[in-house]
Amino acid sequence: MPELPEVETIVRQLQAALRGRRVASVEVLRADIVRAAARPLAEALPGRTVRRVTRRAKRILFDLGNCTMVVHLGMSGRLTLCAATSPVAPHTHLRIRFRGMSDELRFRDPRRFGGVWLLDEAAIHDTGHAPRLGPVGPEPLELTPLEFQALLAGRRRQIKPLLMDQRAIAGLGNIYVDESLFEAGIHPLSRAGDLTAAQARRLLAAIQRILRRAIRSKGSTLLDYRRADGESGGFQRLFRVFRRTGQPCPRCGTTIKRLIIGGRSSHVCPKCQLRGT
DNA sequence: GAAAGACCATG
DNA sequence: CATGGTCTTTC
Repeated sequence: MPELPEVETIVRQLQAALRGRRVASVEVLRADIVRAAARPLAEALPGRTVRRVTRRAKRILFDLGNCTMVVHLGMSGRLTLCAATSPVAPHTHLRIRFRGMSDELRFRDPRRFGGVWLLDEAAIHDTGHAPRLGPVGPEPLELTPLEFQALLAGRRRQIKPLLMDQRAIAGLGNIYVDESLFEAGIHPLSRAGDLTAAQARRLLAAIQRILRRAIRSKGSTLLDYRRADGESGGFQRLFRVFRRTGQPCPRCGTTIKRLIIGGRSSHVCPKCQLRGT
């Protein structure tokens, strides 16, 4: 369940460690985690230099000059740097070694909802062609209140599924949507277009505040997520509603309820998050 | 256009 | 049986 803050944490660590590094060798242990590639990874990567590591939505982008390697962690994916000599855990699908570096980059994903793509210049600008790498909406940390209001206006959709729709807005998942809606005092089933301008402003402010806070805590570790250095995140200690069903609301003491929305569990304070019309 | 269900794979 | 994202099906 890595969402924007988890991916951002990994990206910052990898950027610091790998920028300017030249790929020495690549070992693909499971070929089908590479979802789309002009040429096999093991052929294309050696000799290329990592110009920078960036994030777009929940995707990790390695700029390699003439091509870009994209990694999506899915729900159980891990991208870590560890000693090349350390034991290789089960479900490790990819190992990349760099020149002059004893650590190697490993991609591990037991459930294999994630994947790796290698895009050439043309494909980078047209990710619609790569399966499962379609277009995504704007970055929530870059949105202005007016843009956010425009995004909600006229939508009859429920606010929670809309916020989780990567085409509408990028990078949010179950954890941070539940936390943001609580913070803004908005019920997840409210219709997006019914939110007042004040509510929309409050919601965007909550989203941005929570994302920044979570990035500062280096993400949330429930089960699978690990930082690039292998450590756990810390934001799970700051959850106010997520996975706190039956516990008292930190604001009013009312028991937090769990409901299923769009097949996903949602956590709500029935008193603080009143449902709009 | 929106919502619900299937699907993927694993522990 | 949950999980996130995508694809398909049904209003």
